[in-house]
Amino acid sequence: MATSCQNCPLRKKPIFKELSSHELRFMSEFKSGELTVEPGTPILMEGSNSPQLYTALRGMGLRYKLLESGERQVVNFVFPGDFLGLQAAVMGEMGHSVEASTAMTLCVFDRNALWEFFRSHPERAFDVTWIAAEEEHFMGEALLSVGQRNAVEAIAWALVKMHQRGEALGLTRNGEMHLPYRQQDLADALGLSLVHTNKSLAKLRDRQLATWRNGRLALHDIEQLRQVAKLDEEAPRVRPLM
Amino acid sequence: MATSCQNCPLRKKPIFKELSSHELRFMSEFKSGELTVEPGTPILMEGSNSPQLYTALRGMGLRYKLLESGERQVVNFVFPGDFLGLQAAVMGEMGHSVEASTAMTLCVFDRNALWEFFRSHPERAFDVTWIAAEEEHFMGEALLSVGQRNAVEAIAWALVKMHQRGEALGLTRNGEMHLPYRQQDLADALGLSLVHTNKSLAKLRDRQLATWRNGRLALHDIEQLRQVAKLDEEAPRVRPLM
DNA sequence: CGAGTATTTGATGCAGTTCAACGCTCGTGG
DNA sequence: CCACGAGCGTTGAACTGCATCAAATACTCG
Repeated sequence: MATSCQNCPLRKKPIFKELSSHELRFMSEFKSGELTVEPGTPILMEGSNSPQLYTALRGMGLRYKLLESGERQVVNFVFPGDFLGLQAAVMGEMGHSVEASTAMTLCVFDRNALWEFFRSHPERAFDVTWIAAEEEHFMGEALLSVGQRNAVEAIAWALVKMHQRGEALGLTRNGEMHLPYRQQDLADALGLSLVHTNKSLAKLRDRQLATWRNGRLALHDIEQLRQVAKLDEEAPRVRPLM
Repeated sequence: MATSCQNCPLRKKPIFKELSSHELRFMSEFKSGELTVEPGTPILMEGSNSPQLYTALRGMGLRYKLLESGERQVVNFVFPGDFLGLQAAVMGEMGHSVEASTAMTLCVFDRNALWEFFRSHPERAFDVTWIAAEEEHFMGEALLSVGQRNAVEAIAWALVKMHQRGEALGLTRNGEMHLPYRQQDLADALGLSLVHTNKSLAKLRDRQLATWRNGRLALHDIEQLRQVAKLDEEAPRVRPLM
């Protein structure tokens, strides 16, 4: 049974900006349903022009690009609250594909909701822009990691980042969280080989900094991990939820 | 003498979307002046919250991020028509720095122009979002290059991309264009060492594919370069000019 | 239990880094 | 007018982080 935006379980999390009841009603109007998908299901395809926009309500996924020769670059991990399909809605074409890693529930909007935002709800339109800018910001960080950090540093960076995101969503319990990806996914995100990723993870384990096993990530010393990753503390930004 | 938006030399180039005369007047209203800077001048700083937005009118520059340890990741190259400062205006903080590589002329807007767009000019607000989405799209491509292509492939990719951009702006003459960057800039964009970048450029020269010398780039066989870069042809998108 | 998928470990090789030196060009000052 | 130094490009040689190859060990699920 589809939840209304009123009862959206994500809405209440402090990481998300509050919506006025007017905005809430407006969003409900454009919500055209919910979609539940199996692990491994493709949700959006690079180059396609989906008529739908999604907000991830539950579950996790991947954004990635493929080279004709088969190499895969994971460009981001999808967490609850993420907005999917923006590029297609704005530019007419997705720059990457999206697929589910776990079972996911997606909130579905029709694309012309976007036009409606710009025409009659400038605050919501601004939020969309905020999301695009944030995504760009993140990609810059990722580029910095892949280009300038070595394997251990990059992995430390990625683990801290994902843990941070989990924390902001209340997905952690005593520094531990569910992380339903394969090592291959992380390798493809950081431009590393699977083998080297595995060995570098082992180093972090040996140094008692982080353990990621059986789909659970535990960070034992975030401060030191941050140092290894050359990452400085930053408060998570309050973000809009679409 | 500052040119008015009416006479903006960029406006007429076919790569840029046409503006209605009403939009044109509106933009002029918000243009607060022009800024001319020397090569090497910092324009925006990562982490800062500039009250100004810029459109590059003339000259070229770099967007980059620094690691505390000194490594630099160039996240994009700035060409005429690029919009600078969007992240600060939307999120309150730049994700990267911007600096001039050549002498540049920038068109200056006050930041609250942006708010005005969203409040009263939804088409312009949409254009801003388009730009953010395009920037995100490009960063995904760059991430793919740095993560999955080897040195020669990545360099071929970058050269073709930059040539494409030059072409769209009418900066090329028989396949040649001015490319005022140092090899170090390209190296930092692709996560490569200077030495290896130099040697890989030499390979492309030896294979008669591309020559980049004395600030001039010449592509001798774009089709083959594209193949080397695993890059498929795509028509340049018509983009908004702010 | 067996097949398929993911993780782990070891061994070998190479793409790319690092170190070092040299050349070219241009601007500056004596 | 030449000497000098700074910045950038080029080249060679040695080293290493990471890729690749190969195979064994877990884990999952019908």
